[in-house]
Amino acid sequence: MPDEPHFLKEEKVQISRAEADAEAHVEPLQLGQRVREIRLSQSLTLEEASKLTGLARSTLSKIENEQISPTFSVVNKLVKGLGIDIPQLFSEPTRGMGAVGRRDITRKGEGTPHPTPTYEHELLATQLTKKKMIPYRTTVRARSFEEYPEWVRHDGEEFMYVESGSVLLYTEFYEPIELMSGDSAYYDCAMGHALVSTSDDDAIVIWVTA
Amino acid sequence: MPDEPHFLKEEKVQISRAEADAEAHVEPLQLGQRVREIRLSQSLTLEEASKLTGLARSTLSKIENEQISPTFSVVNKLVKGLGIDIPQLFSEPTRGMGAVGRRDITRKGEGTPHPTPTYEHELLATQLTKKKMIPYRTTVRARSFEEYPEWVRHDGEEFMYVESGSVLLYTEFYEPIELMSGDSAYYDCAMGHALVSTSDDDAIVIWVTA
DNA sequence: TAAATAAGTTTCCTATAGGAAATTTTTGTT
DNA sequence: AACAAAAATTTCCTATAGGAAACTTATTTA
Repeated sequence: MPDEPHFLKEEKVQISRAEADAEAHVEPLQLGQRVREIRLSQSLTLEEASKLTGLARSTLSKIENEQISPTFSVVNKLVKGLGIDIPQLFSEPTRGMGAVGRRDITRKGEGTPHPTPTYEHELLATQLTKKKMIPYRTTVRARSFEEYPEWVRHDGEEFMYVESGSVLLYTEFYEPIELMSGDSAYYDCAMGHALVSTSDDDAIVIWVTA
Repeated sequence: MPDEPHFLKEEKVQISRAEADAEAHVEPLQLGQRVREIRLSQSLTLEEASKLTGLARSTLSKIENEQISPTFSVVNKLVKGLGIDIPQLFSEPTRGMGAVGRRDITRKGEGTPHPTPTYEHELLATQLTKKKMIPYRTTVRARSFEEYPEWVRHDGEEFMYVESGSVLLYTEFYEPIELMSGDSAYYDCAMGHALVSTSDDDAIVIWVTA
């Protein structure tokens, strides 16, 4: 099954790269500023923060005033003592990736076709890049598990709703299960998975990967 | 519309808390181990990494062998030089939240009912907590936008597929649009959104929130 | 307003980080 | 197996981090 992971993996890779870029724009040089903001947002004096973190007041003062670059073990004491996590020590990344106000409409039959030997995918909402979910409507052509050269596995989770027909869902660590129209399944994609039509007409399913 | 954000927000809060917990369980004491893994995964010698990061070979060796706790400015040089981002410096969190091998089947009509004045939600895959997506099958009872006291807004994105009937999709920053059976929409939930049935029979949609 | 207290900063000293060079270990070649 | 080269580690020295105490500034109290 080199077909399915291929098209899904490509889009997932794009998403991952975009996120990495956003992270890379984070400004680490303002660590001290952030520490002070966080401390004040919790209405803590240096003495109180000192008690919480196990770090000397003078150390905290020097960090906040950018007089020293703390060692990593000190940063961890800060994090644990202030009850935050490490990303919070950085300025909020610009929300470039978390666009607000996007919408994409896909009319019936007008998604992007993506045929493979076993499925006939119709990708939906393809105008939006960097989505949290990848939805598609699939006609299941496969009639036997033997049509799959190997298990498909990839990161993420999948929700699948049987719109019409019936299918046999194979997942790596469970017995195969037959799903009828209106049934649905949610599973972890790290385990191998495959779908086979069992109805006279090829089954049609709505699939969403995240 | 206090109904819809209510049930969605609760579950989203759970997810967010779970993720924060996973982050807190990250093991910072293995920084050196991670640095070595990353370096080797890029097939770099200490010398090459030294050139990329601007840090001495001996410094890198001492970090990797957990002999020193590097200052934060050194960590930043590491990150920039190796082209990674800071979270990657930590061991992958225990995959407790991203369990591998989960599957949940929901039979037709056997999801968890959640009726509201405007929708009749049937939550799917409810046996799985801490999911990336929240799927549900909804009968749209509302017949007019006026039935909604106010816009529904919440974090995340939604994919919606019209299974039967037709609906009018209202989103805050676009003209309302009518969707027929087989049409689908993907939109950002931070903008207000609402759905109204326009067909004789109440429309049925498959909704997924992430 | 003066005095006391709280909060933050700086100084001094010790411990340790970081770099260059030396040494050791590992790998590759003959 | 011997040797050379590459790679990693350790040593030595300087710079700087981190803590305790002293000092300064800001706030509160009478």
